[in-house]
Amino acid sequence: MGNLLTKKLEQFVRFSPAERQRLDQLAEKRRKTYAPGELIFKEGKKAEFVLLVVSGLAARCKILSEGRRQIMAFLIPGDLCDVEGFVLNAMDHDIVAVTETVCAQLAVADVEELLTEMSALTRALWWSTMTESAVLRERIIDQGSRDARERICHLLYEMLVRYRVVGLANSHSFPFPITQEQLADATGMTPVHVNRTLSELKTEGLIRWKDKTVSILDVPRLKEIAQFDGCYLHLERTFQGDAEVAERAGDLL
Amino acid sequence: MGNLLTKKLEQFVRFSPAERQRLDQLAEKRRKTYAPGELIFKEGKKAEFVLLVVSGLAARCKILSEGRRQIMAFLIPGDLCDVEGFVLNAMDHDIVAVTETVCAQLAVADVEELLTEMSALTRALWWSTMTESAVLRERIIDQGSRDARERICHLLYEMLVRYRVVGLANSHSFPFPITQEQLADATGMTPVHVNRTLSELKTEGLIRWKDKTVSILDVPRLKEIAQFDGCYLHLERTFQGDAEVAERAGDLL
DNA sequence: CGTCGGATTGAAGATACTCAACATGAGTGG
DNA sequence: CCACTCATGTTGAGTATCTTCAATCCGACG
Repeated sequence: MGNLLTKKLEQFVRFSPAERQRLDQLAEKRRKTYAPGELIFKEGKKAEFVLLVVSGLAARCKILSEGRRQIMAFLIPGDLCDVEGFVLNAMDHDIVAVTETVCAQLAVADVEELLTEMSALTRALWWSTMTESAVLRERIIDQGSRDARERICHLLYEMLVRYRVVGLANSHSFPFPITQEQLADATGMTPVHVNRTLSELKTEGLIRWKDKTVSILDVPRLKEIAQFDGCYLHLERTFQGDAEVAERAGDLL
Repeated sequence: MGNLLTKKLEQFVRFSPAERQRLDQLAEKRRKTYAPGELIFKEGKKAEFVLLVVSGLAARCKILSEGRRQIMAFLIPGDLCDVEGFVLNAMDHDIVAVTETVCAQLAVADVEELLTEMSALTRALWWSTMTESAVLRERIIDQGSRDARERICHLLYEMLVRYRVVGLANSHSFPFPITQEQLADATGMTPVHVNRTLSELKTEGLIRWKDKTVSILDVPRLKEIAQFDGCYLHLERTFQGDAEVAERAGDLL
């Protein structure tokens, strides 16, 4: 029988015998055992290889201020740990072993081969979906570990950055044509409580929300309240080139 | 200048002039305008083509029971709507226009070309990351729209299914060697409240948690409490073949 | 036998929810 | 042009879920 990854992937794709064999062999490589609590991957690090969980249990998690911690996903045997750390430039969260966990290290060359097989376009699309996942994880942190204030501030700050990236926001304001009810649906709160929290932020002079447009009156403070750390958006360019984009959003990160 | 998608993707990948042109042209195709509130994609549907948001604002969301609704992400110009609906067999959530939204329909042939360029392996990996995203979205729903009971039940049920898929669980129990504190970190609750909720579930005879192993004593009822709908795990096979896997987890979905 | 991580329980308090009334403002039809 | 309606936003009061803090218990392990 093949490994558990093959088993899982075959849920969806039918492999040719050759492909199947290739995939099975992928994980026949070096293995490493991690002790409970040990870091498998650290935030900020670029993954040098791809790891497959063979046995045990691991978790994607992020350490927040004041010792709070958010586990965003559990990784069980058959799961890949760090595709995003390999495709992107750095992990935006930690991966820790919950119990003793054995991982197989997929051969770098094999995975490289996979990546070079793709066109730049495919790779870019992959980057896009991975970044989207990172945004989803941030939303989990919002709703799991941040209170109403922080949650709304974080979402607003993120939207500011995202609008800046595509050139649709100036330094401190962007179009956000949603109702408070929709904001409530997005933040997992009731419309009433969104309203109260918003008017708090308004009377504090932090934001203005008029004509479907959000203006951040004190960008640094908003960032601070949101405890915003932009690396999960993966906007740092790896290559030199026009600094146009960095100009557009760089100072916000 | 190119379109906003190109602009966004160039954050990360440097395109050759040819690739850049190809990508720019991708979105020069038919456009469609959606009215506020209109469904752009419906849960359960397979996407026939890929849509790019050109202007306006859209949202990924899921309608839950009792009129509750969870918005999991906002889509702004430059974002792709439905890569997962294209790569996977069906969307696991809706995409609705928040305001009037214009989308460009990427030419099917072009995108098909992209997909056929990939090896089955690459495609399988893509499936894997997309499914992972879907799990993340479900966690957002957990923490945004479900109370402590439902949240824990949903996570447990999901773990049961996932363990079944890789053949590490029998019909109603699976290894889950985590502490209540870790469960708290994963569900966004305090350890104390996790404990109380768990003991409730235990005394009701719904679950048993002993020796790092969870046993579901009343699987259908757990599923009901969790309001579990397994399509987000994308386990339905599209092709005929050994029904081995369906056997392993199919009855749970 | 003592220690330590984890589980359990109690009591008090806070954040966020529910229900419900009321305000505002844009759009519609008389 | 005004009255009406409907969606959205605002405010108040009572309540509940969940948190915080703290004590206690339990089982594994040296």
